[in-house]
Amino acid sequence: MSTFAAPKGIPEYYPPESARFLAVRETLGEAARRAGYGYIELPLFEDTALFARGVGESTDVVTKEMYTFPDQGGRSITLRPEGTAGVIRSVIEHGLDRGQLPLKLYYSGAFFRYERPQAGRYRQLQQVGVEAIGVDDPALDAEVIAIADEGYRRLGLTGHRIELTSLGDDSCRPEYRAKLQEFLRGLPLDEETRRRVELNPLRVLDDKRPEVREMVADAPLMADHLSQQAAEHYERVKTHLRDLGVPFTENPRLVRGLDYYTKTTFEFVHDGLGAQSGIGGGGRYDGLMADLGGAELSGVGFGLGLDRTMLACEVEGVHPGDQSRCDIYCVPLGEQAKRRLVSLAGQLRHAGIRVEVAYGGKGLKGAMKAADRSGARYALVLGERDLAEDSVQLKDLAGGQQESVPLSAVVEKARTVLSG
RNA sequence: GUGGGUGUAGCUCAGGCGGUAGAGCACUGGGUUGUGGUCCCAGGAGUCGCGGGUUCGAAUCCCGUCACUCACCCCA
Repeated sequence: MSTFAAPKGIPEYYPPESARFLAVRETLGEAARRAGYGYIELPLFEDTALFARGVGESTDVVTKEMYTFPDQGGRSITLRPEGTAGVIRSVIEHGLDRGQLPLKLYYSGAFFRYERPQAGRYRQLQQVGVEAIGVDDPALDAEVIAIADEGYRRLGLTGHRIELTSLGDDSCRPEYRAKLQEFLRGLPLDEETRRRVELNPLRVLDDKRPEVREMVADAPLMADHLSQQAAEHYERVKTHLRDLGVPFTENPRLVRGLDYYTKTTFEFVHDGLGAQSGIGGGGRYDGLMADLGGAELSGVGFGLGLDRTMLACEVEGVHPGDQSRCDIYCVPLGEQAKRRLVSLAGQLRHAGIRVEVAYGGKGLKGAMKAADRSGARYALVLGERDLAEDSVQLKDLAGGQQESVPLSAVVEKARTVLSG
């Protein structure tokens, strides 16, 4: 056992898996860029109050899952548990919403939640997220959802599905909430759940326990209590999704754990990951900008969990980003040859070719074995005999045939042979 | 915070009715003094998570502890 271990609940990606991680991040980011979203790089920690107000005082995230500590100056700092609050803070602080709207941004990076780790749930998690701010158009909700779907498809995933609902808005949610609470208070629930009835009654609908599910089976649903305006918004989101060819299922019991969501909310679900089946989620948050001291601007966005997406790729057997790491593997025999090959490797790399060299005085057999494992298509073998005639052996590792190439012509030859 | 499971070689795991440690993969070398992938041979590598107890003797039995892991809860 080693002396040090990584902090609890933090996934680490090393080769070859890390190449997949990069591909997942890049593919999802590319889907956002393709729709006009620009990258925003933000702090990993913020003023604690930003999350308390932005995410919601009553949420589990704020009440028990934040990494909060005082810095040397006595300020209360919190490692970001989610992305939207920070984006909105930056937008307000720098007046990014003064230009043309919607403002479209995407981010990528680590988030932190102090939770008990389990499969797919980590204390440090990686997300790619987008935010579209300033335009309350159902077509924009649909675009955001379609971006995620496009990203997953590009990765090669087919087993994900989209769950959709509307949480209503200020004009109908308070009334519905009261009605739901009234219903729930009449049920014989345990103490913990009763507390939740008062804090966030919506979440009780999402309880996984069979006995609770049964009790709330005929609870009133938000979907049946939407205001005219919210219902119309929701209908149009669905229409646009159909037009986009993005399949979805409606789940009127879908609940998000963060307080800021209004109207459209959605979750990307993948079965087969264990208990943590949500690989991404998001929705509209029309009141958040104003709550954080900005203009009265609407917003819609999502966060996609990269770690869980990695798990989804694993169970589906798709391996984005997998490729050989090397085109040509150089095998020197002796010091003279090594000197020549090291320099040649530099020239080849300069020409954009991926090249490795057998270092450490490996024997020929060992070096050839390393060439094989590197995935290179060709090996360059250089020994005394070749040096004497200013040439090098170029071996096709798949077919096994080998030819002698003048050293001065190797770069050009390599280019030709690799492009073929 | 509450439960269950598991800790033996770098990785995946056998062994477990007590007698000082094994396999496969990986790695290194050799069979082939200038040629890899298959095959054969050899080698390095482990305080059996840690501490205590029982015993002539503990990886094995008992107690404690730590870690990892899955699930509840919650969420990406």
